[in-house]
Amino acid sequence: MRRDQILAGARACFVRKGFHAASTAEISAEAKVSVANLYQYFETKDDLVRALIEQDLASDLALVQAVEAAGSFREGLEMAGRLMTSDTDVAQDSRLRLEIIAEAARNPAIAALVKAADDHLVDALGALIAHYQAKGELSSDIAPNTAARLIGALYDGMFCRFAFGLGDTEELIAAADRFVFQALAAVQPPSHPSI
Amino acid sequence: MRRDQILAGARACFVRKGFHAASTAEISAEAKVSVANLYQYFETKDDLVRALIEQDLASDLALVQAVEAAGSFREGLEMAGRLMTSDTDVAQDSRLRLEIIAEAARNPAIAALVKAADDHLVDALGALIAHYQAKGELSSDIAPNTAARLIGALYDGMFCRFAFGLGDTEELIAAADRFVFQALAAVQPPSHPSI
Amino acid sequence: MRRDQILAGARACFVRKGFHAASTAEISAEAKVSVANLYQYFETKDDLVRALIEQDLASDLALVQAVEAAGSFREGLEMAGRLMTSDTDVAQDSRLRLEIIAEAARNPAIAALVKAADDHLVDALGALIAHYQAKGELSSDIAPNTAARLIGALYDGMFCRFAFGLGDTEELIAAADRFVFQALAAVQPPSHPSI
Amino acid sequence: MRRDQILAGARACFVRKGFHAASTAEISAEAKVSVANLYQYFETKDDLVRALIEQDLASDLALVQAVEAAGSFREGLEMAGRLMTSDTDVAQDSRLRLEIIAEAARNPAIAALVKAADDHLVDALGALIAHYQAKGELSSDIAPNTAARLIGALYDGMFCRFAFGLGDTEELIAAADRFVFQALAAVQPPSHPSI
DNA sequence: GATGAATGAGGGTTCATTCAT
DNA sequence: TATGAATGAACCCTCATTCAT
Repeated sequence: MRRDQILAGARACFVRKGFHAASTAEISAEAKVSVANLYQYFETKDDLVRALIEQDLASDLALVQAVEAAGSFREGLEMAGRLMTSDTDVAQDSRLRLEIIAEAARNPAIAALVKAADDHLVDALGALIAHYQAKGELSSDIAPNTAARLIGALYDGMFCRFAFGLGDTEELIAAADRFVFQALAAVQPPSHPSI
Repeated sequence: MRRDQILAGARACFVRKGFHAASTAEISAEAKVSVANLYQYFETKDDLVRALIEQDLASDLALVQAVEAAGSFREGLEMAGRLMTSDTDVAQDSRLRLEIIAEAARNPAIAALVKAADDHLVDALGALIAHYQAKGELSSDIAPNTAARLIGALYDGMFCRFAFGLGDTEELIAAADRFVFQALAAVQPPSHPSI
Repeated sequence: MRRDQILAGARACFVRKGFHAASTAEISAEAKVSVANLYQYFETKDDLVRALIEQDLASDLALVQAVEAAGSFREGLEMAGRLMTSDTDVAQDSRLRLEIIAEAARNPAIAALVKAADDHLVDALGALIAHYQAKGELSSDIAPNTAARLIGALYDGMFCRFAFGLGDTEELIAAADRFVFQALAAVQPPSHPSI
Repeated sequence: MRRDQILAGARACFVRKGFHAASTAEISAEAKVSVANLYQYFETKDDLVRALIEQDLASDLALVQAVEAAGSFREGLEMAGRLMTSDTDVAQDSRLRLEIIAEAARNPAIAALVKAADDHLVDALGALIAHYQAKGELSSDIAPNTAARLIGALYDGMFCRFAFGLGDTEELIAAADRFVFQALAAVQPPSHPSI
C-alpha cells in the first residue's frame, strides 16, 4: 500500500526528471509522504530505483504471453502492438524504459537486471518464432533468437522516439508490425537467395 | 584547441557516468584544465552538454551520405553497418547516444535538437528509399519515411543494447541489415522481371 | 522490570557507541522493546542517559564502604582494587565512566551529578585517610581530601586507559595500590616507633 | 593558514560540544568559513577530528622534553606542572583531551593514535625515571615504565576533573607533584620492605 | 501497556558556479 | 588566458520523538 504509493510517486518523478535529477524530497512530496517515511520502505534511493525497474521489467512478460496466446505470429504481433498502446501513456512508459536502459549503461547491477529480463524475453519470443518457422509460417533463414533480438531492438528504438514525442505512436507501431512480419515471413526470398 | 580538449574530456566523463553524474570537476580533471577555465569556454554545464550533443548528432550525416553513395540499397545498408562498427568503440558511442536520447526525453531544448537531426536523417534516408522503390528494387508497400523511421528505430534500439554490452555488435548489425532488406524488398524479385 | 531491561540495553549501546552515537532505535532493539515503548519509561533520550549515569555513580559508594570496612589503609586499598577488577568487564565499565565524564564536561546538569558523587566519595575517602593519619599509619604532610582527590584522579586516569585497552588491568591496579600507599605512608615507619 | 583557522574553529566547537555534537555548520561558522570551503581542506569531518587529535597529542612531547631538561626529577615535575597550567585555558585543553580519550574508546583508528602517543610518552618518562633511579634519587622498587604509566594516569585523571571544573587546578597539580615524588622517592621504604 | 507508522529538523557532503589574482 | 579559493543551494539520509490503534 504505502510502498505502492511511494513507487507511484517515484515513477511520476523519474519519468519527469530522470533517476538522477529526481530528489527524494520531490518523490515524497509527489507521494504525499514524508522523506523519513519513504526511508522506512526503501533503504536507499537506489533501492527505490531498483524496485521500480524490477516492476517495469516484469511487465514485459505480459507482452510475450499475449503473443504466445495468439493463433498466428502476425496476430500475435498485432496483439502485442495493441497492448503497448493501450497503456495510459506510452510516452511516459517509454521515458521510464529509456531511463532504465541509460542507467543500465552505467550501473552494472542494473545492467544485470536488464540483461536477465531481456534474455528471458528473447528466449520466449525466440521459441515462438521457432515454432512458427517449423509450421512454415515464417522463413527459416534467420536464427530465431536473432530475430527476437532484432524485434526487441526495433521496439526499444521506437520507445526511444516516443519518449520525446517523435511521430505518431500507434501508426508507427502498426507499421512496425507489418515491417517485422514482412522481414520474417518472406516465403521465397527475392533474388538474394539466403545470405 | 582548448575547447575541443574540454569537449573530449567531457565526452569521456559523460560516457562513463552520464550527464548528471559527471561533475565539472571531473570533466576539467579529465581535460587537464582548471574548472574556472572550463567556464571560459562554456557558460554553463548545460552549454557543454548541448555542444557535445550537437557534435554527436552531426556525425550521423556521414552515415546517410554513405548510403546515398552506394550503388544499391542493399550495398548502402552494408556500408552503413560497416561504418558504424568501424568506430573506435561502439559501446561508448552508444552510451553517449543513449544519454542524449534520455536527456531529450526531459529537456525540450535537447528534444528539439534531436528531432531536427532525426528529421534530417529520415528525410535523406526516405528519399533514398523512394528512389529504390521507383526503380523496383524495394517494395512500395510502405511509405518511404515510415520505413526510414523504422530503420532508425531499429538501429537506435541496437545501440541501446550495445550500450550495456548486450550481444555481439557486428553480428547483430549484419543480421539487422538482412532483416531490413528482407522487410523492404519487393515481394517479386525485380531481378527476375520475366513474369 | 521493563525499565531495567531498557537501562541494560542502553548501557550496552552506550558502551559500544557512546551517548551521542547510540540511537534510540538501537537501544530499543538491544532491549527487545519497541521505540515507542521506551518513551513510556523515559521521557527523553537525555532522561535515559541521566538515569544510567545515576545508576553508575551510585555503584561507587560500594568501593568506599569496602575501604571503610578494612582494618588498615593498605588493606582497604587492596580490597578496593580487587573489587574493581572483580567486575564482569572492567573495560566496559571504564568506557561508560569515561563517557559520563565527557558528558559532564559539556552538560552542566550532568556535571552537577558527577560533582556530587565525587564530593561524596572524596569526603568518605578523606575521612578514612584522616583517621589513619591520626593513627600514624599515614603521613600528615598532605590534606586528607587532597589525597583523596588525587587517588580518585589516579583511578579515573587508569580507567581512561583501560577503556581503550591500554595495558594489563590487574597489574596496573596492583601497582597503583603500592604507589598510593608509598606516596601517603608516614616517612618514619610507624611500625618502628622506637626512634 | 586557512587550514589552521578551521582547526582553531573546530577546536573551539569540539571543546564546547564534543566531537559528535559539533556540526560542520557550527565549525565553519566559528571559523568564519563556508561549509564547502571547509571540505576543501579536510576530506571528512572525521579527518578534521583526526587532524586535531594529532595536533593535540603532539603537544605532549613538549612536556617530556621539559622534564628531560631539568636537573633533578623533582624539579622536572614542577616544571611540567607549571607548563600545564601556563596554558591559556587548562579546562579547555582538558575537555579536548577527554573527548579524545572517549573517542579512542570507540574508534580503533583513534585508539591507535592515542596508544602510539602514549607509548612514546611512557618510554620517554620511563627512561628518565630509570636514569634517576640509577643515580639514587628515586627508589628502584618500581619498574620505570610502570611508574611512568601511573604518572600518566594520574595526570589524565586530573584532566578529567578539570574538564568539568572540579577543584583548583594549580593547587591540585602542585599536590600531585609532591604525591608522585613521595611515591617514587621513598629512600627507605617504610615497614613494607619491597612487595 | 505496547507498537507500527509517521515526521520535522538537522547532519554530512557535493556541486555548479564565481571571483580575485 | 588561466587558476586556486570560495560559496549558496541542494542532496541523501538519520534521528528523536509522537500518535493512532
